[in-house]
Amino acid sequence: MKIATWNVNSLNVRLPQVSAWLAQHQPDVLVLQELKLEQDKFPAAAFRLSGWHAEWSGQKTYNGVAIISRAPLQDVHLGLPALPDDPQRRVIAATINGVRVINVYCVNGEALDSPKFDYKRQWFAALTEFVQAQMAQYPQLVLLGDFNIAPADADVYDAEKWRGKIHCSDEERQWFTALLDLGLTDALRHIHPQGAHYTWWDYRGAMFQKGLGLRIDHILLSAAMTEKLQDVQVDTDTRAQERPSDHAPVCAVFQ
Amino acid sequence: MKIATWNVNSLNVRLPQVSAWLAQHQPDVLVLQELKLEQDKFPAAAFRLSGWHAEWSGQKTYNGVAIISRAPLQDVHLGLPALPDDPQRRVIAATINGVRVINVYCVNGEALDSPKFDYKRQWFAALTEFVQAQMAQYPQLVLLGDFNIAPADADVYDAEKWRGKIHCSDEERQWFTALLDLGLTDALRHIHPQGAHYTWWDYRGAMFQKGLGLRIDHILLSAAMTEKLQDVQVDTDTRAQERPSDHAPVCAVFQ
DNA sequence: GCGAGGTTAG
DNA sequence: CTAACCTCGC
Repeated sequence: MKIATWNVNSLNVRLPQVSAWLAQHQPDVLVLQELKLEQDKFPAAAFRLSGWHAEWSGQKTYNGVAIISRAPLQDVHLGLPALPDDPQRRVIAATINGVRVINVYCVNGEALDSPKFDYKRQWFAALTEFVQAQMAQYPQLVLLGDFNIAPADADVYDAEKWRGKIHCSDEERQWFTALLDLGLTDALRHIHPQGAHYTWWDYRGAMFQKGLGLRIDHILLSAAMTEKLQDVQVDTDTRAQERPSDHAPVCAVFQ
Repeated sequence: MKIATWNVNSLNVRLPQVSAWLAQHQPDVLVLQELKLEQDKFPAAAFRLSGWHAEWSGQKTYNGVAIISRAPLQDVHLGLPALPDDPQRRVIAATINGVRVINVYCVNGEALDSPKFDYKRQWFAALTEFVQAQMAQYPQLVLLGDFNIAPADADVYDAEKWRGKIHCSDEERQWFTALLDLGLTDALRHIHPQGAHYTWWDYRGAMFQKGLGLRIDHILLSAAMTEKLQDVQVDTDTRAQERPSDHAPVCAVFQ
């Protein structure tokens, strides 16, 4: 079994690359963030014609998440129960072949002194509450997506420069730890305890070409899934293509 | 001798097509309108490297005119003497192998009741004055470019619909006639007294595919040049290409 | 930088 | 419809 996450930064722009990626890598599940398109603008036919099932939660301009799957999706759930009135489309969950897949596009937060950071705090509390409940219900669980948190200094190209900054603050790292404390395992660090495995590189300043990124896209696994984990890789080839997303896909392989 | 005019609607976007057109058609002179780039953003090196001389008058976003020539350009002149403070870059003249070439991007005018139409009136008066003076000085003279006037009903795909409208009003046609009255000849009509020879097709509504255009780009000749005129053609192939300008090149051939 | 949206201009 | 600006978000 193969499951991947990719912040595509506009599915309108990236659909050709997503289609090519699916054809080449043949995952069982691919989850997408930042669709940036309305619910009824999702290219459902393009996926269906290639034999993929899809569920999505669309929003104009911002956010938007989708799960693409070779097998049908069951018990689809949108949003966070603790934030019932949140208009931002950031969470979609579904069960695929008995595995609970929770796809998240976590709040960016802009800066620690921004009102958006308060929203990020509330949002992560609501996410943790939701994931805790889901874990009680689904032993086989994968929580993955763009977390907008670099969990450790090893996940940052210049830890000194980023210390205390958005994505890297102690408070955000505590939110990430709180998720792990539910009984989740950071799949990439489980396979690769050391080394830089960045998943996002700022478009500005040719950061990708310079190798300067952050690891903010993650795949977190329940114990039952961690037992079966065989490999995790960041697909930097895709980030190197023409007109790329600023994020690379991250792909986990299971027995 | 071959001389052509082309409103490129952004030289930034159209440079590959302009380079290809020069290589394929090998004119002696090509004049361009609507460069839409600043003076120091003109791709001078691209032309120089292919053996072309160029002079230009650039402006950010709007207007902008250039003369590209196989032979050197002499006595370059910018603007209209009667409008010394006009910031709009619409006129460039130069002498090439003894022929005075005056390239104009005439005012559009928007609508007869627009303040821009008053500017168009003043501008054509200033142009006529300038051309009259130039004709006294240069027997071999070519005045060409985007005139934003369809001189006759035969130059309009639906004369009834356009009657009295911008490009087609009696007053604008009188301005065009006033230029001819200086002793100039409409080269295309000299060679093709009848028939539709449109040079512009609105991007909207697939007007090119429907064959619905206007003839608003012209090549006007002094008597000495008219004597030598052999052919005039509108290059509709270029308008049919991918990502075209809304105007087609017009090309005159001389003995 | 690269998306998105909107406005102005043709 | 195309292309130029601007603002916004990341």
